Amino acid sequence: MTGAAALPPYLAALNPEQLEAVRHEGGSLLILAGAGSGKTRVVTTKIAYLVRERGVAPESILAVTFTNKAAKEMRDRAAAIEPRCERAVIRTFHSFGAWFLRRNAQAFPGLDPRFVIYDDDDQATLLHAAMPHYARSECSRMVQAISRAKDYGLEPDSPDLSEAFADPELMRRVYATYEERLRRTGNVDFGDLIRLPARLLREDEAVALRTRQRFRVILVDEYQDSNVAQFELLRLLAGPAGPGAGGAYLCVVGDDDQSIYRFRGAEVRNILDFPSIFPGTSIVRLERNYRSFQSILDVAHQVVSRNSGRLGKELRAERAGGSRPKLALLADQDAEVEYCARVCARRIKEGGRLSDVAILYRTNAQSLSFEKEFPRRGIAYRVVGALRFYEREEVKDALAYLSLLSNPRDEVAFKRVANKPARGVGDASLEIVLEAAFAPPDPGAEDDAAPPPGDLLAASARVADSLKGRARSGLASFVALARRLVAELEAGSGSPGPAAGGAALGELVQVLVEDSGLAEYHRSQDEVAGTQKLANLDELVNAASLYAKSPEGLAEFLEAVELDRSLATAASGESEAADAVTLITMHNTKGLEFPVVVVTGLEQGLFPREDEGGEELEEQRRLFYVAITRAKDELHLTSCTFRRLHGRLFETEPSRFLSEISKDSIEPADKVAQRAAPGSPYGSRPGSSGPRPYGGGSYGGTRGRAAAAGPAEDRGPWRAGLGVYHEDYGSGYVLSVSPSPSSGPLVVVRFETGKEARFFPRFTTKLEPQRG
DNA sequence: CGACTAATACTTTTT
DNA sequence: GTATTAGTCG
Repeated sequence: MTGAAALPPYLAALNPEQLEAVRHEGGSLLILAGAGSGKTRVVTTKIAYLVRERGVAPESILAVTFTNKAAKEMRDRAAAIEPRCERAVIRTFHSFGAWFLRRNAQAFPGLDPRFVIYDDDDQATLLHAAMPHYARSECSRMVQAISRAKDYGLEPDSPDLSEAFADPELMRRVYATYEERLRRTGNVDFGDLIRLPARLLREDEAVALRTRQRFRVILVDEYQDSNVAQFELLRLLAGPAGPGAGGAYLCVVGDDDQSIYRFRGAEVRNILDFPSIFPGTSIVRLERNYRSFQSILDVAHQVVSRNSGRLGKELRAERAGGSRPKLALLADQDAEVEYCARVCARRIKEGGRLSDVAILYRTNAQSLSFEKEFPRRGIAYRVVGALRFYEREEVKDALAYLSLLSNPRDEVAFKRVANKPARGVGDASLEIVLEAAFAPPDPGAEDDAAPPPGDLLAASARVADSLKGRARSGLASFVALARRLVAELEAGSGSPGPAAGGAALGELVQVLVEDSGLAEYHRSQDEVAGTQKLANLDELVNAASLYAKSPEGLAEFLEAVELDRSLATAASGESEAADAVTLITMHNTKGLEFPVVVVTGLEQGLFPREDEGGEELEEQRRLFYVAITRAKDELHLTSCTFRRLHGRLFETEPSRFLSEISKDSIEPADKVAQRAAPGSPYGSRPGSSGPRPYGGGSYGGTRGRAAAAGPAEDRGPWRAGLGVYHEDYGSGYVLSVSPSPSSGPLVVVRFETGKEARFFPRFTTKLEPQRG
């Protein structure tokens, strides 16, 4: 019908599959978008196309993503094509849930429309308060299980709970207790942001109808990362499925090969089963890759095609050329650091920049060896996402003060700051306040004067006089401070905010930090420990300065902070422009790309962590796939024979993922074939690389399999009479060596000091054979 | 009540 | 090795 020549430029720029996806209408659409296939472009173009060409009202479009960054990018790019797209609702799943919940808060008894969102830490604190006989760490674990249950849309009374948890009765009890306690605070957790809106849509026909009338088009990005609860919410939002049934037009975009959040409840089945759950679904595959050389995609494909239950898809590179990825088999972490440094140096020599290079690892702890060594070599680096700003102690303290101002029922916040910095109010006093706040109303008392139940500030004021000594004065001063801040906040009610010349919330935060004593407390802590806590508090003041000094401004700020943890990274001094190598976990690289990528730590027990097959292994393979497909020009893989972990040294086997790559699609890195593990297809062990304490076996941690007594022990350097040096005890010599079945040799040492001690060299790095 | 020491754990983490 | 937390002592 319409000739290509008639297409407006923003559509003409698309390839045929992309165009098909953009113009599709009718039943549901599943876009299977491979890495680097222009997925974001398709989604944003589709939004613009609907508004501009199909007469769809932007307000009736709902687009959900998983990260704020993705939401922002989607909005900006759609609006760049068609400005009216600015009015579409483009949010993360959770931010949509919060938005929906605040407008319908009255439907949930006890829910405060100004609720704050509890994170894992707050959740654990809350549960610990409710069930103090469980250790705090136990509470963390249980709360995690509760969050998983919520991800799967399970309620405390769901029969399915029995299938999902080892001890369903315990789970049921804990979950119910937690829920009750959480409802009492008026706050929610992340799971509630999905679960509660879904419940309302299911149970309230009028709300469901109204919502479905509003959103006629629903788009979901990174659909492979959705969990069961999110799927349920989506289905309720869309309404009756199928053409002509009156439901919304549903378009989901994702890549089953990039599903890497199973451990948080993401359910690959959502994308795998989408076509059968929504009959009449069209599928469009985007398999043209605009990012990487084919040589890189070949490796990616070899790896991921071993997984079962894929929808099937093979990327083809649009960029011709490129050399084969390099495999570096290295002795240990030091060699790995050295190798990465050389990769950087070569990139620079070839006219590139440090920021072209990304070093990827599975666990955050692995960044340490790079962080230690790079400064010495003059290599600038930035670590992505390691210490999260808003989870730092001092920041959480200040935020807890703010939460309490916003919602005086916030038990977790209250407990956190009522005595911080120390003002003599101990746990006993806090319990008295809690008791008073939630005690059933005393029938004898004057009912009218009684404050609403659960107001912890009011309760504090009531009981302060009955306490004595420091507890009394401390609690009183805490209440006075909180009251003063609340008053100051309310004085700014309806204030236009800093953008319009009104007062900024930052002022209030500054006063809070100073007057609460947090500033003074951390000033001295900084001096002792050399930390940056005060600077972090300044940063928080800074971030708050964008919001109005009013109750509404505070609520907005808190929600922004809770739902967008990346907020502070942008605000803090770290400039994106700085030319530095990126150190990053593989998970954090999703959606990113780099000219040069080094995937490190390809060792059994580290990556993959476990090799027992099944979903877990497949997920790690997908993670490897994600890591590989970040590379545009150059890909390097490294694997170490020895790795230090938890302060111990382990001998490792090369990752099975390496054996899943055909030999001719990868080449050994220049003169670094130092790794040689027995039985490895990558060469045989060269001459001994010098004596050092080590033991055989895998990273097993404490309850790992008993490490097999490998040849490593037999060739160990330990023998009677050997001179040794110990980091703490100094020089000595070996008195005797005795074999042990599971822990490697036991060495008895006599030191110059006369001290005699026993060591399992496998478990210590402090003991070394004497040098020289 | 709070500061110290000892025990314990320790993937990944968009929200 | 490092961080956090539980428990003990003053």
